Amino acid sequence: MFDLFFKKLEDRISLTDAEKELIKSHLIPKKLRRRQYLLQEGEVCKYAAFVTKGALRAYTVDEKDNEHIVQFALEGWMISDLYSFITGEPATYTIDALEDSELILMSQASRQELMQQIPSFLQFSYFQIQNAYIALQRRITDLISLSTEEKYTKLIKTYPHIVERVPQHMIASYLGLTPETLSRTRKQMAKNK
Amino acid sequence: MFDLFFKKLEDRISLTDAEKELIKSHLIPKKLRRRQYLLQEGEVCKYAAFVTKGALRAYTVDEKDNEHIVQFALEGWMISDLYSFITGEPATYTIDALEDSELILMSQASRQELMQQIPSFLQFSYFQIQNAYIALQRRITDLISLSTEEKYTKLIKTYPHIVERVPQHMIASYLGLTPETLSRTRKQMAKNK
DNA sequence: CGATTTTTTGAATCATATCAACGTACGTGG
DNA sequence: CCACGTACGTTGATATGATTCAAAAAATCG
Repeated sequence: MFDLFFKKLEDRISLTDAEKELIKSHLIPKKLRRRQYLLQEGEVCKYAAFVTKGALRAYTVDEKDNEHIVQFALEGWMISDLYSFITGEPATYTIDALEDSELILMSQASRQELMQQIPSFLQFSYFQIQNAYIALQRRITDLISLSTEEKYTKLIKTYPHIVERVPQHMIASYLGLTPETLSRTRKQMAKNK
Repeated sequence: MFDLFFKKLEDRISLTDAEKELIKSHLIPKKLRRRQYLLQEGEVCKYAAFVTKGALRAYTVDEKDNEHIVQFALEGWMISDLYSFITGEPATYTIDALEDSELILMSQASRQELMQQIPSFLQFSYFQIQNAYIALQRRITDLISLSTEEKYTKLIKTYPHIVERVPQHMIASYLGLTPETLSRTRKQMAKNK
């Protein structure tokens, strides 16, 4: 149940049995069916989610009802509306499941307590978000500097598993393109190969 | 000299005099002239910089010699090639000064020691990068969902001080546009007002 | 003041979005 | 398990918006 979660933790830091028990007492398992919401825009994000199985996405919807995907999360990833989670303000993102999924939830209160009680948990959280930050900075670099084809090629290389499991029009959304443009770009790429 | 730095720190956490002294012993002041490099692509990023005065930018250069600005840093901001800084791999970004600037540098070794010795310093670092992460996520959302005009409008609202101090063609670069496009968009906006 | 950088403008070209239609695959309930 | 309805990907025609290249005007620096 919590195996993947503790594997990730203990990859980076070491924990005593007592610490592991304390952490466990704050974890909330949750299953989500395909298309089910974890969070809707306007709600407060009460939980950060760790994905143990399945796939989720976070996205905004604009005035023309177009969805813009900010993040995917597969097994081993975290997902939340972090701003809403830490401030208690209404969420700007909607999060839902792309497949039947299993999550581990943690509330803000729990997270704060664990960070206070267990120094290495804070350490871990710091490493986590530091890596996430680097990944976002790379994505920004790609968004402002690459051509459509390069963006797609790089995505395949960096996250092959995402491209395999997620519908193509959602990939387009994640890259800031229309589905038609991505379809045509792929056709072009196939021809030139 | 270190006033702004400690103000930022003590906004969030409280420090004993001994802790402050320890931190001070790891800080390296540095002045940078306009157009001077702090880091060049390919070098290892030895220091994270805190800006006490002036303005810097981090950017990549593509095959066509176009610069793509990933980040600006004004007073009170941090700037570095974080990936290179923590891994010791060659930097992918170049960092230089847009104005004569004053910085406080900290090495990776210093940062690690301070995070180990001073729990609240780790706390602080965590808050910092968490906020930086949220800002990047917002920027990605804007890049994939807004029109050119909306991107510019939002930038003015969010970072008015940046728009005032940075040449317009660099703003364009930051938004993923050509200078010509931003110039024309601004003209259009002025007309419609 | 002269030199350089920056912004603006114009015209031509290229890339992407949009709207509509079609074929296919898929999952969902009977 | 089949059939229906929805979701998904592709394609075409057209419109819109952005880039490119060149040049000149404006602003800034030393």
